[in-house]
Amino acid sequence: MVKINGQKTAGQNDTERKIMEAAEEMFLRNGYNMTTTTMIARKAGVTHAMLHYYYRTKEQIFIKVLDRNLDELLASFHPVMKKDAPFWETLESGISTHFDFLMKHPELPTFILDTMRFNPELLESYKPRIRETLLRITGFHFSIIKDEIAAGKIREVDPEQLLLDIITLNLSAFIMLPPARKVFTEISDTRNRQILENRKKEIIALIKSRLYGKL
Amino acid sequence: MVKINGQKTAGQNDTERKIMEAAEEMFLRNGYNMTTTTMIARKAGVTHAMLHYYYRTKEQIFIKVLDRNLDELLASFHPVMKKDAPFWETLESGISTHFDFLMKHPELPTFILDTMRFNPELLESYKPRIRETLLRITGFHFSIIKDEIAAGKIREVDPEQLLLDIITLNLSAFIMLPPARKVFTEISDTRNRQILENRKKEIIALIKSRLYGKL
DNA sequence: ATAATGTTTAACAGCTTTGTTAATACATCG
DNA sequence: CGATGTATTAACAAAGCTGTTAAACATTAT
Repeated sequence: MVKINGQKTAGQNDTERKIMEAAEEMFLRNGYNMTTTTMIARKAGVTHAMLHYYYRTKEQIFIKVLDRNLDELLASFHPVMKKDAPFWETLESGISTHFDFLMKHPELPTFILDTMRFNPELLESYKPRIRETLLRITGFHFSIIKDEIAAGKIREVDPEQLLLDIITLNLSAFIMLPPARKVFTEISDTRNRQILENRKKEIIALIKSRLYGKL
Repeated sequence: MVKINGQKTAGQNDTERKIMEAAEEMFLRNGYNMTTTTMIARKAGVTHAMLHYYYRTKEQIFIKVLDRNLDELLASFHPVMKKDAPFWETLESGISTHFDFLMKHPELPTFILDTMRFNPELLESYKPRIRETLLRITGFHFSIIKDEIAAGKIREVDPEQLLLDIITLNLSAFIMLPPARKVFTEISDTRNRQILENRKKEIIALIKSRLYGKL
């Protein structure tokens, strides 16, 4: 299938690439079960036999899509905080970076949530890697937060709850708001961007007062 | 089938009721598309022809399930705040009540989200009622919050953002955490309750410091 | 040119889905 | 009892799904 200089471009040929792109788009938007191989093929402009020719089964092409997104998936948990620079500045920029990342991959949270919910077996082989990443990150942040509490610099919060606050608030903007808007208010692209920016500011303000607000 | 005195039981007979119960359980857990009429019938212990006999189509039985849950659905937006009693006390109890309500109907948020996402047309007829409720509630809360800000009692927050904070935080605990636990950590029922209680406390603390914390 | 290899199509197989229907069992009531 | 309307079953039909296959077509190498 891979032709080097005759006709086809290096790597994948056109059909294979179009199928993968269509599959990625559909799976990300609708999840594994709600996407049919026929739909993917139609969107790619080929017969569905081609999908099976290149990727064998629906599950295998899904796994390939998962692979393509796994690094980003893990990155999505990642950069809530960085180094041992000033605590709040790095935390704030961490939340912001995380939110910005989600703005660039707005469908990723729902995609992962769907897969966890309906097809956890497809994540089985990734579990160790995900778990390991997660533990490393939480461990890292927990210790920094505890240090900061011990030094009396921030309020006494449960580090686990704080991370949950940040992550769920950020993800909510991408998991819950789009369907809600689908029912309640249709909205333009720029307006959407604006709303998300406001949301980001609010989330940061929320976390800041949780840590530094004196009651 | 089951007659009590040679008469049918008042209202629904046993089969009809069992089908409805099975349908409600399945639709709430898996949504419209991921539930098949055959699965419902099997769970109810009848042939799937009975489902069509009593409810005609899958869509019609789904609508009936939606009806049965609509009041609760609307209630789920409802009691974030009550009257003109002391502001924070009522807000706190409102958040708490809302959270407790969700604990009693933990599948409702995901159910509605699913329906908004994949079958918004099935919500079409409920839109006016939902919109009206929503507007009434937001209008009510906005004015109270604005009054409180004007009186200098709480920090200057965007009321819309504040309600989004509360609602998304509460819903997150039921939409995002269960699938996450499915993948990362299986957990007992009492432990789950404990986690949710902690989460509730954290959410309340978060909102409180947002409103009253001095930076 | 021709053989070998790779790509694409159309048709089909087997399964599952929603929904219908004809036949049958059943209860109730006159 | 027998007539009548209801409840139930099994079988079926049409459509869509995933996946396979044989044959046609294209490309490359010999």
